[in-house]
Amino acid sequence: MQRDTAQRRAIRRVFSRENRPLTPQEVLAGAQSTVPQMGLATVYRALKSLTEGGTVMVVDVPGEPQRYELAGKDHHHHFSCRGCGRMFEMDGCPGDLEQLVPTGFVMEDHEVFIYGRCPDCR
Amino acid sequence: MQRDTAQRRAIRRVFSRENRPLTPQEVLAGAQSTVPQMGLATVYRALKSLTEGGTVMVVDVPGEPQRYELAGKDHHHHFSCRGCGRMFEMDGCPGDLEQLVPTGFVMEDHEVFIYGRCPDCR
DNA sequence: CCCATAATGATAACAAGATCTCATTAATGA
DNA sequence: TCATTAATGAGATCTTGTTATCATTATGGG
Repeated sequence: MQRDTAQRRAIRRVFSRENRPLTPQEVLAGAQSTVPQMGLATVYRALKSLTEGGTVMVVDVPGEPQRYELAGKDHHHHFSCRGCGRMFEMDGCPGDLEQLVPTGFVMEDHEVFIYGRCPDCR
Repeated sequence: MQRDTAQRRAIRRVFSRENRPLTPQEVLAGAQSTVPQMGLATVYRALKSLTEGGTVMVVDVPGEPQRYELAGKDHHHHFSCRGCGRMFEMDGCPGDLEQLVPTGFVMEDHEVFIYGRCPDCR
């Protein structure tokens, strides 16, 4: 059976506290404020089981390692801050993307990334 | 000085023939139809000098290696085919992305990726 | 046509991110 | 409380993409 360890509690806590897509390194750094000696392998193991269990989802980002965010949210997109490198969630959707799709192509999905400065880095 | 070799001619030719963002592997495969014994290192060297010379640009894609496309085009976005894995260019822009940006954030740039099926893979 | 040297091809070396190994620790059912 | 065994931490290992090495080839100015 799955055991409830201090490490996994700390990792789950980081996700609900931050509520944005996190890299494994960010998860580690956040969780180490509770369990200072935590190792990166523990983070990867937890991310794997959280992903398989449907608690978190993978977010693929252009030119960066994968991030992970809490699953079950409404459709949304992401904002990447060029100051601190953090990624944030943005509610909503531009809609009307069908106009971009050339004749003969079929759209199944889309992603939007906005780059700029977060409030802390302006 | 820079020499004009059969390999570099073939690589430049692949870009104008395909007119879409290519991975180094795709560039190699395309160029090998002209210069069959071409090596991957030659492709990377050519991509580096073409990028530095402003002829091609890097395209960062979510969850994939970098691609390269001809520079100097109008603002556009990309379509990724789930059938063949090729990436295509789409003219235009959804506009009105400012509405997505939460208060306090400053937008500097954006990227849109559409996923689906290309005409060949429908 | 020559020759200096830029470019090439094959492969080794690197880099970064992710996974595996294994001895040790600790959560949980009995 | 105890014993089983899942989970952990540290670091080795693997993977994928990219760059470096080096002997050989071949471009292009003189």
